[in-house]
Amino acid sequence: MLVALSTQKNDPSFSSVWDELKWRGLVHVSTDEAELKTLLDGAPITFYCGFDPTAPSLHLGNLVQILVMRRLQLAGHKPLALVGGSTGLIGDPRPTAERTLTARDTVAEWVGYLQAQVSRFLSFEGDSRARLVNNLDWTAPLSAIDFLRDIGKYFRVGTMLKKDAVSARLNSDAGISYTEFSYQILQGLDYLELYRTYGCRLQTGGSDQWGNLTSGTDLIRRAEQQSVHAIGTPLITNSDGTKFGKSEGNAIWLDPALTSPYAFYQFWLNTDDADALERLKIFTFLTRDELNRLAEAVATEPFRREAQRTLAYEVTSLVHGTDATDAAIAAAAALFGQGDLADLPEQALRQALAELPTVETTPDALLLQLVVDTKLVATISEARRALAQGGLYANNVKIDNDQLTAGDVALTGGVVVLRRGKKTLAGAVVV
RNA sequence: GGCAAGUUACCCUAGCGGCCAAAGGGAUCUGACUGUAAAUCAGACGGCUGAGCCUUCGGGGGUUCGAAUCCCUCACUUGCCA
Repeated sequence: MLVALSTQKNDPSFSSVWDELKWRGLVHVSTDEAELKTLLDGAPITFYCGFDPTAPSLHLGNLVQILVMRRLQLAGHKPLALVGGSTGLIGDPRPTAERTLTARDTVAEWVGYLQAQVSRFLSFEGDSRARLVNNLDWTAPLSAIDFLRDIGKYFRVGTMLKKDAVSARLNSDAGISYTEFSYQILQGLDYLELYRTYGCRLQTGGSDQWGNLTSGTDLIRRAEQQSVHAIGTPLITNSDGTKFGKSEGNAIWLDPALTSPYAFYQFWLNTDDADALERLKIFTFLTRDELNRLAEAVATEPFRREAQRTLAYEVTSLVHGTDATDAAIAAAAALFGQGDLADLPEQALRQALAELPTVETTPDALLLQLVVDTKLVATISEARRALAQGGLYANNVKIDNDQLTAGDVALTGGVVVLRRGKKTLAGAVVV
């Protein structure tokens, strides 16, 4: 079961959605705060947030934006979810290096995937129903001449050069192409278009997009003599300085085919104590009171990891539904449990295995090769190193011999649970 | 168009003819301690076999017994001058 949208609500102890967004730490920069608060506390407005199709799935960074949209929608405002069919063809400037252009038909395909994903988190019914929009609809018909005459005239190159995203690149030895330099104009154009068509008055996005957000507000001020708004959410970081939203160097995707619900749940469960409360504020709909109680729990009984468990349960349920979440929890309980794996009923073992990346194998297959086949490690050399360092386990028993085979250790049903380190698991089944 | 500097393994950065699979830092991985946490300490960190090979230092070509290191050329980046 997916979590019903109807069960979500903002914390009623806040009289203003603006105050709640501030409290949850979701506002890093914005246009005039007093005006914004007045706007959001008044009659419903139309607002938008864009997602560029740079991958076949959204990830956790996008989920932050989606939840901001949902909170605003719950406060009565009308979301426009823009998937960037045109901006995805250009690519916004990353601080480090030029992007490689993605093929047109690939972008078109990804647009479809992202639209489907975003749609699951917003309501498309009622007075504040969401709409999907695609900027390719208004940029594709635009000729280069029209673009330069009608839009380009509003943009000063000096201003464009001062945007952080651009200046960072100009100051690096990577430089920047005219293509990516132009990105901010396209995004500004989107805002203007949505202002004209839907009366859109607010754009939300990551604070790293601030230059692009203000590109739109500035354009509307010049072209329409109207003042509209923007909110930039903070970049989410881990307290130890590493990047948030990565596991073993890979992004955490919302698509269960790319990041399994089990892996997704584990990601949240492994949140640092120091970060748990902030994550709960941003990624769940729990109220201030509930969070205060969890903060107390972290302080007094950290070993119970109640905040992490709650966080993992809430976010996994939100993204993958409660059934998938329960299955992920059950699998973890079996695999991380105190008892001997051999004592587990075969049924429980099979279900747990279903949550892990699994390969089929033969009785004489070397365990050393199996950890490579299951992608637990990348190469045979790495497997040998891991074994030498005592970092490989089969069915929770340390592998101390590089000649052991699947047949030597298989449990009932031919199951072998492989583990690298403390918590990276995979399965193999002897057939 | 001219001149100059630069392109090293995931990232940053040393190396400036053999002792270089390549120093150092970061990231990452493993072990110990723990709570499937953090911090700390220790180890690993191109590939394949196992201690001997193979493929790397922007691309290509050349000099040399021998090149990441020298020369030529191409590509890209940055800065200065037209």
